[in-house]
Amino acid sequence: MGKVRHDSGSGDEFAIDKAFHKGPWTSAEDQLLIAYVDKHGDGNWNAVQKHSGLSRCGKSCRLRWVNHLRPDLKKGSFTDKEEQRVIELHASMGNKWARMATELPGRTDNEIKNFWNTRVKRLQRLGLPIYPDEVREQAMNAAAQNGHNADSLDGHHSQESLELDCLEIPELNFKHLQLNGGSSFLQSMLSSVPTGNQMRQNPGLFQPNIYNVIASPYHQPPNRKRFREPETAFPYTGGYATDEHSAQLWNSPFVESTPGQFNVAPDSHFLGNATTYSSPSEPLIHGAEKLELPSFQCFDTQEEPGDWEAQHSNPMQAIESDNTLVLSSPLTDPTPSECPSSFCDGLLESVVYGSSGEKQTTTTDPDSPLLQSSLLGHIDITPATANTAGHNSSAETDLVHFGPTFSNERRTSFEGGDWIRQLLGEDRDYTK
DNA sequence: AACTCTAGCAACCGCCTGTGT
DNA sequence: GACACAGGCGGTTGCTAGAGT
Repeated sequence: MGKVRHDSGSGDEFAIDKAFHKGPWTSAEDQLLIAYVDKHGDGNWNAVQKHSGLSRCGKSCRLRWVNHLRPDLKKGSFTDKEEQRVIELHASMGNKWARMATELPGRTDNEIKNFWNTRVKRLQRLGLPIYPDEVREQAMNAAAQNGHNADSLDGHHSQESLELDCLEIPELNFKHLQLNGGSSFLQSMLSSVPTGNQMRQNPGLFQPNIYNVIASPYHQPPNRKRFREPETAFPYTGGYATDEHSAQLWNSPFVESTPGQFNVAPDSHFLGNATTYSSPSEPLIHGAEKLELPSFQCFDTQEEPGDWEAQHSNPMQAIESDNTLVLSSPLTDPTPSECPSSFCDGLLESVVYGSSGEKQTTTTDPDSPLLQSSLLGHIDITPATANTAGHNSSAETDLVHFGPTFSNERRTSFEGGDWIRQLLGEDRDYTK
């Protein structure tokens, strides 16, 4: 408070003749704004200053109203259901906070964004696992049955035809894809993730040492160009590689170093879920009570922190990192009955389904990190960073990367279409 | 008790799109 | 079509409270 800047109040240009307050809002300012909106309605935010006497720029007023003063806002922590919904939505649409907010009544984009970022940070630190071994095994089996050769996904093909300038993004046509229960996939995914209590009670179950692929909203390439809604750019290639085709990626020799040793570094990126999700057999805790994660910062991961790199040396590592998928460890041992979803069955298609216009529980589009990772199979494996458990602060990010690397610039023609078709094992036209 | 670290949150910034002229 | 403006969006920053040492 008390900060003052010069702001024209229109757009993002700043003028020198008008000074607006910045910083936290006072209750008096809130009352002025509320009174203004009561009288004039929301919108025309730049007129607020004129009519209300507020020394705030229009954008600031709008933000304050939208994020805090709107009467329909929910206050308090996210409920379990909301958290789950956020994860679902993020899996399907990426960092489209505003869109996600439309799916979560009473929650603002800013709130969701903060929630997500905080959660991801926390999970990164914890290195929590997501997918059970069964999933990986099934994926590998499926890959073997399909006879797909990892060569098609490794260096030559993908690197040459897809990386290209590594600066552009394919436009894909998913109209033929069918969804196979993306939401239920997430449900099962979540069900496989331990609750905080589970982890407390059975830390050994959750040692981060497997092959689960986790989305990361971070590690976006620098200088990434932001695109708006119609863009089907790949904001990042994080996501869940979940179906049998994308799972082939997991089977890549580049990914699989020493089985069981793909430990997740404490700072690795993933969409972990040591949060509040319970298995379907466990009742969710509803209400605003927020289950806090236990502090696992001293978690015994059966691995000396400083040994991460040594244990994960991989000739294919240290290639590139603009997005991150993390291989992590088994959690629980879900039986098929506990995993009724399409978790291992046509998941990619289920992810993509939404783009066909038949909206499911989860809005899905080609932006989906889920889809992106499925298609691109871009896996980074990151060691701990400096501030975590004594890891070498100078350690570069190690990663395993297969498949194409894209930046955020849109590519008008995608030479990787064949690659994707091969990946999907079909002759569908995913390019445009 | 003092200090440090971290999570959570509010707010800002810059870029973008849509609309009107 | 060019321009200006209003508003929206996503990323980032900075502050604060609480936990940990």
